[in-house]
Amino acid sequence: MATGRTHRPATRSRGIPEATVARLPLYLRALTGLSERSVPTVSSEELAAAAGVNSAKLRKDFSYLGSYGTRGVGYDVEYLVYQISRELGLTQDWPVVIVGIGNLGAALANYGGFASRGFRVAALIDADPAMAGKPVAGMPVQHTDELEKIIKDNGVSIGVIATPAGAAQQVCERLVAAGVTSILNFAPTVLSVPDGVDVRKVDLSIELQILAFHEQRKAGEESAAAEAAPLPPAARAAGQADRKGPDGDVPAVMPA
Amino acid sequence: MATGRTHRPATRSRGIPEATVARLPLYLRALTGLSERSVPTVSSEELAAAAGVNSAKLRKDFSYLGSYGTRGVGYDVEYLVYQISRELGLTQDWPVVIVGIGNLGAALANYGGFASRGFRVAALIDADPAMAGKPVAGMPVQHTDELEKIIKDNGVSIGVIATPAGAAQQVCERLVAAGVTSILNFAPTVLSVPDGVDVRKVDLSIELQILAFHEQRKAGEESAAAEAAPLPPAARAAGQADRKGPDGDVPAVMPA
DNA sequence: GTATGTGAATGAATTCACAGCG
DNA sequence: CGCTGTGAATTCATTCACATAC
Repeated sequence: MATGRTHRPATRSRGIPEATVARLPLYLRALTGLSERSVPTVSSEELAAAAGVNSAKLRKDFSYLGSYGTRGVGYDVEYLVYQISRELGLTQDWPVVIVGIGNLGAALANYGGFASRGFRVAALIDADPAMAGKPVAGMPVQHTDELEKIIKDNGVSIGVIATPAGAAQQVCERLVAAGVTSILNFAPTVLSVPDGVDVRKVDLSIELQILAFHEQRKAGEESAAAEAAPLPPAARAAGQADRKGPDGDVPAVMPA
Repeated sequence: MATGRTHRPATRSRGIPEATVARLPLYLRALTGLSERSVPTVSSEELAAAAGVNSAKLRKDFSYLGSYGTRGVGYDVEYLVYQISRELGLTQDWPVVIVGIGNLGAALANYGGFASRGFRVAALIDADPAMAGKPVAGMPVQHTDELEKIIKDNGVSIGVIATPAGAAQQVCERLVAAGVTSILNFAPTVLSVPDGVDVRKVDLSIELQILAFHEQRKAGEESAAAEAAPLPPAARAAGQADRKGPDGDVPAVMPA
């Protein structure tokens, strides 16, 4: 996804596919659950079900990490938890800063899952001077002026941006200049960053739009003939009509 | 991702690839920006830059929607905005309920981007009786008991789950039973749903873990001599199953 | 007998590169 | 010409199916 390109293929990289990396946290969570219930071993089948993927995929994923299972038996839960944690870099501590302490930023600061696994909120930063000093999630908000100092003093390499869209790029640049190399962006903007910096984005409205797309298709599905046509003027029903020229039916909304 | 099984492989479906659908909202946002600045047309190159993708991909994406551009010129901004909106189903109104009005749920309720584009928060629902009636984002929180009635009265087909993990599956089942067919899940759990229901998940801690993975790799990249990884604290039992390594040689970050 | 690990087969997404249209 | 639209080539991901090891 938004993973920065340009990682040398030259060096014998571990070569774990990105899609696999994205699933490791899922496996880890499922395993943690089993671990808490003191389950000693799992089969790929069981673990896959718990993680919501299919077992072939899971086995293939694990095969990139090494041979951590036992044929005829399954995987040792504790051992796998450790191996995946290590692979993900969760055996070390990652100080994180959250920039933009509005509704969302505050919610993130309060989010428990944050601290749980290797991540520690090192600071909350906001541009509003009125916020400075106010405690959020038991931690005083600091002013943006301190950003560079905070990053350096705490050795922060991961930053979370929860500012309004307009401020995001600028905040991003300051974070990067101060040494942050991974950014989780909640602002609805495309961030541009130099090579070597990873950006991942979380965007509510994008997710909703994707759902709406599928939802719409469901609605038009059964009633292919039935006129369940949406409201818009250009009600070319979501059927099988293959579009070609826009010339035919021009929506009212359009400037011809 | 968590998109439910394919519907109708038989019929000549519109066949827009999932990856393309996931990018349409991005294009739409970029286009909206241009539209506000009254830019009349864009080339694939410019638009791609604004959306953070490459131009070949963008053109291919658009080709699934139809031929909406003009060779030698580019795309008409307003026209494209309309076409993509329609494709995504945003020309209609989608009532949405948010279940679980804690920190996150409240933040989501207050999130502006929600209402902006076709989505309307129809109700906020929480299981805590103490919350009932309290206004959040200018709207009274309703009790879970009302869930079914709310869904039906408002014709809600999209639900947002922002409850604690433990409650998510149960809430999900009630939503689905009441008629919801698309779910956006913020709870850190795998939801199981019947066929025909789409689930998308947004998970902060997964995103952070993916960043940590890359971050770790960056750190170990130049200096192969990091620190010696300790043996698993609880790696009893499976002692013999020592990893044989993906490629048989020594992994970069590992103790030699 | 049972469940892993993995080549081989299939399928999806991206990128290339250029024909064709305005 | 310039820029779209798209087959063809390529890369990436998933699934199959079975030899392999316990």
